Amino acid sequence: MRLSRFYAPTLKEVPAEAEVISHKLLLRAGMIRKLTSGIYTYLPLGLKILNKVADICRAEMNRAGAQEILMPSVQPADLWRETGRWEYYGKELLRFADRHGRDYCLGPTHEEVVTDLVRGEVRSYRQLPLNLYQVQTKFRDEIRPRFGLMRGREFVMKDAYSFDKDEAGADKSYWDMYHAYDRTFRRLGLMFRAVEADSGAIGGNFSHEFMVLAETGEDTIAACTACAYAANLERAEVMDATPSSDKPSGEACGCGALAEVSTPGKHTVEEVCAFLKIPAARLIKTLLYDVDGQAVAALVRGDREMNEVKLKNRLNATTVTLATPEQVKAWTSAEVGFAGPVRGMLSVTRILADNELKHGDAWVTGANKTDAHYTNVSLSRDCGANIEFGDLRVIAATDPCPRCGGGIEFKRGIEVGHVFKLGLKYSQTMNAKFLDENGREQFMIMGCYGIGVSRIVAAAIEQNHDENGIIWPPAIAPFEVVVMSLGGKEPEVAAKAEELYLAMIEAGIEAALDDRDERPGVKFKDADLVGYPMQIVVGGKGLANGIVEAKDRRTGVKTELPVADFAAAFAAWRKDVHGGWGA
RNA sequence: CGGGAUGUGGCUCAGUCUGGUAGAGCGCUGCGUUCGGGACGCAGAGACCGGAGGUUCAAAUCCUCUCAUCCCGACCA
Repeated sequence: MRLSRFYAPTLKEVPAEAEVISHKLLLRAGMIRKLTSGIYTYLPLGLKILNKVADICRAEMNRAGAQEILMPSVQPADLWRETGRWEYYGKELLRFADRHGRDYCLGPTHEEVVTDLVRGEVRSYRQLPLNLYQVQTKFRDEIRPRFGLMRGREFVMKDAYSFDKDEAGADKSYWDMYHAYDRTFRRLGLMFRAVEADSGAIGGNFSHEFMVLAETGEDTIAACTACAYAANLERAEVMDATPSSDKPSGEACGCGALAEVSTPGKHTVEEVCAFLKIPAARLIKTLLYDVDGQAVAALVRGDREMNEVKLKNRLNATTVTLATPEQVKAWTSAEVGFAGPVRGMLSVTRILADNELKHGDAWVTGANKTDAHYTNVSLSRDCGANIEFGDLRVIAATDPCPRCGGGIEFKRGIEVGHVFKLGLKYSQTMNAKFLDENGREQFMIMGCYGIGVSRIVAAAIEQNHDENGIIWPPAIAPFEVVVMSLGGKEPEVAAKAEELYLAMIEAGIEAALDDRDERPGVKFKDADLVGYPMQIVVGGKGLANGIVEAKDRRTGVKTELPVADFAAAFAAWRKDVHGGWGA
């Protein structure tokens, strides 16, 4: 491609709308433009990158035996009513009616459509397993779209769906996809980690997320420093044994008599601890939740964080929301901040406590009375037997790895892939059945597997950039190399640049030729900004000495290549650059 | 949905408090000079100041309504 005719309007200044680096650079490098909130046009450069990511996904899907299809983005409401998601999915599902008043939605995902497709055709176990995928534009009416391509409303996703005749087959399909994803992200040239995840709203019982590691990631993952264990924060298990060193020193045993103390106006953990001069680890935080309409109390140590996903899973609930101040008053007869498990909790049906609370005594809790707390609380003595213990808290950096007991560290990541084992959730509600070997009807066992194609474009930038611009991994760079012609008035420079460019094209290398009538500085800045992994600089001085300059965008290292034997020298250098990416 | 902010040429922003001929830089067009890290000079083009009402002799500026965008939170892949 000759840049003189290429539509890639670069920007010197950052448009005010951009907050994160990938958004800024995508805009500045002329790769995307916003049409409206959360919805973007891909310009030629942006589209090339998007397509490269998609093609790598396709190659690995095909390799794993999945077959590409393309499903509609507009879906009829009836299908969604079958699975109950027309009601359940909420406002994120963009709904509209056609001229006849029939309801439709813009597909945020395609479980219903693909299940409908398969149930109509697949009748026999002989037709299974089956894995169908597509690369498609999805629409989710996000409450708050932000960060450019990172969290748009319209986005491109690769989604695959597997159908199996039995559990063993479904497990194989799952792990086949897991490994295909592993290969995909390796090929993309990104640093990533597969983590155990909660299966969330789509449902199911087993899942992994693939996270691109980047400081700016929205998600936190807990990773073991010794073994391969990694999980997202919602999921990460906490072992049921508090290390003794974690206990407040010298305070743990010898529980005196329950006592009420006045704590006027002290309703946060911080305030109470400061007022009573105790560490937060001595306090029990009592959180009240509305769980599917029932009042539930959940207890966690004062210095810990409640993990609502764990709570929800433990209770097998569909909705878990923190109680409103009005609810708190009704249930405890006290203002927010004074709830506790020791008597007086009206209308609370269940009390759950984090495992850690088994291991201590002499706690401080709210007294269910405004401006009062209890000290010397023993859960076993003062609350009776109705407390259910379980793993309810968010893992902390001081906790041991739940697999090997090693250390846990937190990393930031961007979720770019997710594999789910769905089980029978959709096949049952949508009646997707087949006849097994014995002539008996069985429900198909499903799995679904997503990769955020457009999000990967943003994630790759978050992970690979510097102050000058983007640094594309070669596998997804819009062009592998740019040949910069710094000719000025010297026609032989332009001619040589053109010659090298054409030779590269001939050799099947994706090259761009910067033949614009611009000053050298502009070309250098744009080349760094756009992020071509390799830059070839053809200038008058160099040519006089029989060399052109080659710059590795990632390392910034410049190498001189002889014009006389350019093809061979370039090939060797190129191999070197790729090698630096671990390719 | 709650909280905060912003809408002025393609982009970044000043001007709004205190009403009185719409500004700057970048970008764009032409000419000339320049040519290895976003050059310089000269001459230009380009804005019904987000929209609708209102107050006023007079509104980018004050008032009311409305729309859009961005940030924080809840939600989510």
